Amino acid sequence: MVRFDHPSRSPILKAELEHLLRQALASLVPSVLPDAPDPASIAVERTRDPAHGDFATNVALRLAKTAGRKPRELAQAILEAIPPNELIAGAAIAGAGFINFRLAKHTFAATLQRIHDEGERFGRGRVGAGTKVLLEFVSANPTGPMHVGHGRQAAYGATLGNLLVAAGFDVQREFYINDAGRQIDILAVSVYLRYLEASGETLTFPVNGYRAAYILPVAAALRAEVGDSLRRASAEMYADAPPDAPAGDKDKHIDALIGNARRLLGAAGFERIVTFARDRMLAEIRDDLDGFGVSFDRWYSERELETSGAIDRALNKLRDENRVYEKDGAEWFRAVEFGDDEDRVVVRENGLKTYFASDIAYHYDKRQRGFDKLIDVLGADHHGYVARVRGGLVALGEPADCLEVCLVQLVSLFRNGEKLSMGKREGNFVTLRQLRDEVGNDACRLFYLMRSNDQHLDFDLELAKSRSNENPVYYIQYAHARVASVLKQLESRGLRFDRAQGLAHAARLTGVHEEAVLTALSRYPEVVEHAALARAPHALVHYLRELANSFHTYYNAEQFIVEDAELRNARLALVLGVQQVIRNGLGILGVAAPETM
RNA sequence: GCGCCCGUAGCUCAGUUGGAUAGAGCACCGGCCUUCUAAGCCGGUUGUCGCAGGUUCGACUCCUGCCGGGCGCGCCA
Repeated sequence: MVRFDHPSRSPILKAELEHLLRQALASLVPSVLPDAPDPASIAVERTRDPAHGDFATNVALRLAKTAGRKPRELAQAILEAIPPNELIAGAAIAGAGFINFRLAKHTFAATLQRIHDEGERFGRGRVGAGTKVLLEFVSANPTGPMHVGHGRQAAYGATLGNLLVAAGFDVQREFYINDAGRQIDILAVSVYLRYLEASGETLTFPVNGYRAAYILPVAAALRAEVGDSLRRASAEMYADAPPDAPAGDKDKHIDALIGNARRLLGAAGFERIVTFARDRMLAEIRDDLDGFGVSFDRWYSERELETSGAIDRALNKLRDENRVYEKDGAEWFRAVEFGDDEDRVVVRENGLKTYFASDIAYHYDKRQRGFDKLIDVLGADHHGYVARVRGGLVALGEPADCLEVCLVQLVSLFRNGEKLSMGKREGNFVTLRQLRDEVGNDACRLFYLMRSNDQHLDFDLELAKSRSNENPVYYIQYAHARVASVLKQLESRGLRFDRAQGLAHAARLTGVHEEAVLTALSRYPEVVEHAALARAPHALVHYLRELANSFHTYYNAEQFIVEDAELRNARLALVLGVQQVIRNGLGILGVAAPETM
């Protein structure tokens, strides 16, 4: 039996075959091939049709022209040049010039052995090579609860993080707290006005304030903490404030209110409300994420970025290198020179820095902290922002490709075939919390992850919470639970699983269903690697469904608990392998793997 | 107007640097429980891959132009 525990051996069969193929091609230079082919062009792929074997490659087709030979002829030469190995049991030239490979049976047994040896570590790879990745996701504004769109970003980001770790990257997950700038002041003044109302003042709430109900408990909590000590007459709050929209300018109105609050309470007093409100909102966000199984290594405050001087350092560097200029009293970054559509303001006419200045500084800071790769998960509505941040990084001397942005498309909720309208302004949007309460964490995460992130998501509430066979969530979980059930049955018959015997007789697993299951299991490390590199968690969901499918088919076709102990233990080793891989995969997705359904 | 995403079976969607006969779930029809959980399995039906050109041995995939849907284009964040 071949054991894949030698350091040079990859757990990924695909990589093993590609290694052999590269050796073969290298040996054909220069007799057949003029020069060494681009390694990236040398690949084997799983066949779609089992009749074509386990893996296939199209290198002969790709290289035929440079070799000046017919594809099938070149394929023959490549075939003959493949070094002796214990992996390939058969190879054939097919079609226009494909080379099909059939794996030796013992590779299946070796895969099974690995699963049992490695357990929850099975599937981990090394392509990441310890590359330091800073994965930023969600970063929801602390001005309100998270909505279903944030939920998708949370599920996507958390799973992508798990995939990257599994693929050998060194990942830090970070949540950027947008707690500076005008919006946080609007939050504070909104809370303060509700506080005044709760204290007995009567006032007209500004149209531009946060009017939604979630502000009320924050105001009540503030009052519980400070009593009437912050109460001021509403007439003073509204003194000299221009009329509110539609008659006046809603921006000027609320800015005047913020100014008045600051004057009446003192800068420190207003700061206290800002901090109080922010912390309350953040606590709720953190609580939501915890409940959803999403955690971060660090919560990075925009305010800290300012107070630490990081923003000024970045701006000064841009100034030193003549990347900014003055116009109309503001300071502009030459974004056009770095691929953006237009130049962008970094310091406003009023002397305040824009959020964009913070973002440049923040991303620059990530690089300064030693991260090779910066991955941002953003809502698709932020796509316009990518070019300018990348431009900022390049202007600061960082490579353009150090920043990678994964855009997550919008989510639409459907109930009884009707789309739910969600207006964020009216505060009637559906929160992540409400969604989780209604459909449960598992369905929530799986539904979020089933579709490609760049596909708009239609989330069917009725389907997600139906406890029926229409619901795809249960299909995978059911396979896991069924294995547990088999073991219980085994026990109740007074038998016990003999792992060593099962693995020793894995060669007896030669039925079509058994080979289908083994093939599916052996694909797992490849799927994890692909999903991580393609930033495509949905690929793992689809794989788990296929694995579950091969298991359910096997389950219906064969009895596992049979008289023949060797065969019984081999089959049990196989289905336990399925259970382990499903558990590992669901773990990456953040979905529970129940023992019973 | 400009930029990004999407357009594949009745519906919701996969389709791995371009590859072999374009797949899955749901829905629909017909079978399978005295045997480890029927939330399962087996079989059947379903396509101008939005349209038109181009590149190539080969295009759902790449390029160009249209059509349709979504999102974004502030000294807001």
